[in-house]
Amino acid sequence: MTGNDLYEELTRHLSAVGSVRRKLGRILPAGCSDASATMLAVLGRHGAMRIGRLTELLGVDPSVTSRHAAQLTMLGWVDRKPDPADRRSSILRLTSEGHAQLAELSDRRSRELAARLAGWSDEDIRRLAWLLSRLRADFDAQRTGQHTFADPSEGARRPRTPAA
Amino acid sequence: MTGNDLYEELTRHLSAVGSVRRKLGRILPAGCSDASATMLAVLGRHGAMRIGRLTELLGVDPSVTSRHAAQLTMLGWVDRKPDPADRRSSILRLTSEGHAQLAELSDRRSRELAARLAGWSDEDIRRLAWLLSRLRADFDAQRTGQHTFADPSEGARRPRTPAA
DNA sequence: TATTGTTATACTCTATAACTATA
DNA sequence: TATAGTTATAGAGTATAACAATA
Repeated sequence: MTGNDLYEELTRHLSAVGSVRRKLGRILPAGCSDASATMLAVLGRHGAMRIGRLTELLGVDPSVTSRHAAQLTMLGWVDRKPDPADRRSSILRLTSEGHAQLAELSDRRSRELAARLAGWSDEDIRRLAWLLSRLRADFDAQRTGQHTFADPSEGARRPRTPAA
Repeated sequence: MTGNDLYEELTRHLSAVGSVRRKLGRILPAGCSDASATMLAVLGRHGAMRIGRLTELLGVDPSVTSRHAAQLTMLGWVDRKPDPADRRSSILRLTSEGHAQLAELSDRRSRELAARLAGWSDEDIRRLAWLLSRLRADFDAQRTGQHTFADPSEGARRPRTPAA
């Protein structure tokens, strides 16, 4: 059962991330929930998109995305226009107010993180971000079955920059 | 504003950890909540302790620890005996049923993680666990004020093995 | 018939505030 | 008076299921 302790330790530290996230959440501007902040960040990073794409990127149920998107729209931070390619859907895009809110968020977070991570090198931060993105990518990948070994026809399929 | 993008990326990936944790939570045995699993793991790793210590380790409000500890006690997985040093408090300890439950949890998680992290080296896993523990430690540290620079009297106070 | 998204509902986790018992 | 822990309550975030509109 080699690696059991390794997994146990990783799981414990992953659980503890919640504490960090809650502390980061306390610096949010009034009226901006944690979920709103996350959604603004994704739209800011990846640009306009449909609910379905946002759902994938957030890793939640579509019903959750739908509710939060409605919230952001009501706040005037996100604009929806019909998707010409599929009338069941619409395109979400940050408004100028949304961009402003995101900028305010980023400023606050930068100040907080600069203080908290004073002892971290840029390389440390990049490494952590990279490992987390890889973790997320490996959990998003469909389990292809119960076989233990990878398909031999796929030599180096490990993504080098997952979800950049 | 150097490092802003670095921070933005880190924050986004930290948010995405929730998705990973929820997927790991789906393999829990019936009757064992995610919070229960976390508490069992901490008690298994650090041994018997009081509510206060558990509260620190979990990084939540004492009221939360109290409620979940009551739950685990009711399930028979944790035993409470009076703290001889302070009658306001009591000592929490895993019962044999608690140990068994924790073992079952660890087995399930090991299988899941072994499948998900097939492409990871032990070193990758250790590095991620280490960076997360350091992140947590730096967020737990009391902000000593608004000064930007560390107290010169403290040479190398960066913990080398935070919350091991 | 399948897919995209929405709504109603319920559940988990957490924080705040008020409280009890002991230090 | 201060501290350890408990309980009541409220709020945020998410999932499930049923549904509407369109592909």
